[in-house]
Amino acid sequence: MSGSSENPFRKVRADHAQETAEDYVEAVSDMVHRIGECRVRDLAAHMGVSHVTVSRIVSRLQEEGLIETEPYRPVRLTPTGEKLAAMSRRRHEIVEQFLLAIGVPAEDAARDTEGIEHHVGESTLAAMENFLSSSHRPAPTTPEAIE
Amino acid sequence: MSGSSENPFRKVRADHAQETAEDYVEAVSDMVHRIGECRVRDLAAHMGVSHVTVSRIVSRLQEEGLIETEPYRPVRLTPTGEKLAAMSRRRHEIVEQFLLAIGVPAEDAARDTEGIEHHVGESTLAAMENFLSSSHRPAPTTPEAIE
DNA sequence: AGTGAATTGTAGCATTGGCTACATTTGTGT
DNA sequence: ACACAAATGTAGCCAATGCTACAATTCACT
Ligand SMILES: [Mn+2]
Ligand SMILES: [Mn+2]
Ligand SMILES: [Mn+2]
Ligand SMILES: [Mn+2]
Repeated sequence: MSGSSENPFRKVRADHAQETAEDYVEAVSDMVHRIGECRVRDLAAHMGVSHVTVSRIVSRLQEEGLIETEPYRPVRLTPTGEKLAAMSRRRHEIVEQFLLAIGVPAEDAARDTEGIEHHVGESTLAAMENFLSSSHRPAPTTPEAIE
Repeated sequence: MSGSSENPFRKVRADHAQETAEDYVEAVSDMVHRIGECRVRDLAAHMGVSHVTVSRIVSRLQEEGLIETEPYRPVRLTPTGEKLAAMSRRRHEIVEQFLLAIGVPAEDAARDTEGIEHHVGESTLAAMENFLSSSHRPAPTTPEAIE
């Protein structure tokens, strides 16, 4: 009842079908918050694809109710898109911090996170969060040092 | 010079382009070792797709030199395919053991590993291996206990 | 206002990997 | 041997996502 399917490969394919949406809304959200707006060309540069690919994907995401835009205008997120972006960003950050915490170099952690994040389920995310909060303080802090 | 590209998303797409090959040769290798041969129907059941999809993918992997087969006959691996299978299985096992080690329930670990494995680079794999060998002994062992 | 560069959209093509329906081959069992 | 069931292949469809080439629009600057 929790996974989308009994077969692991079906789940992976379902994750991949969601992947583009997650990366795009996360990128739109970040750009809007950082530079005020998000243009097709910004997304193309960010994703490393042509503007044509972005344009078509934006259309699809608009049909799916995640994005709003008019021709030749910037791209914005719908409330639904914002929610997906918030979820994606949170998961992305947890995964990346986790990889850093186990000693993966920053550049490699950033790279691997971009793919790994979409396959991290609830249980795995919880395990990563738990690991992070456990190994949060290096050594000097003890429970008694709070007060 | 280590990653396939500067842009993380390009790397993810490159990983996805390799993903089918890795999962299929790993499956072929396992089946050959377990039940003596690997048929198209076995792969179809394992991957959760129709035999048609398997048949086309097997053709492509044969053109790529990973698989050998004749019409209506079982599927075998070429030496190149065996090497890729060995690499994939090793990485798969490390990732899965790692998820189990950080407390992910077995079923979820198996599921998430199927997707995550393809995005785990050298550094991340090394960090996971290191974590596994470090946290190998539950608690009683301390550095001084070696001698 | 007009012009030219930048941006975005459209047309058309390729690849991958899903599918159903149907054809062919294999092989089992009588 | 033959007939039928299982396995595999083929034809033809679809969706997603990559691309180049070209058309349309916007925008900044004179
Ligand atoms: Mn992300
Ligand atoms: Mn991503
Ligand atoms: Mn896999
Ligand atoms: Mn993936």
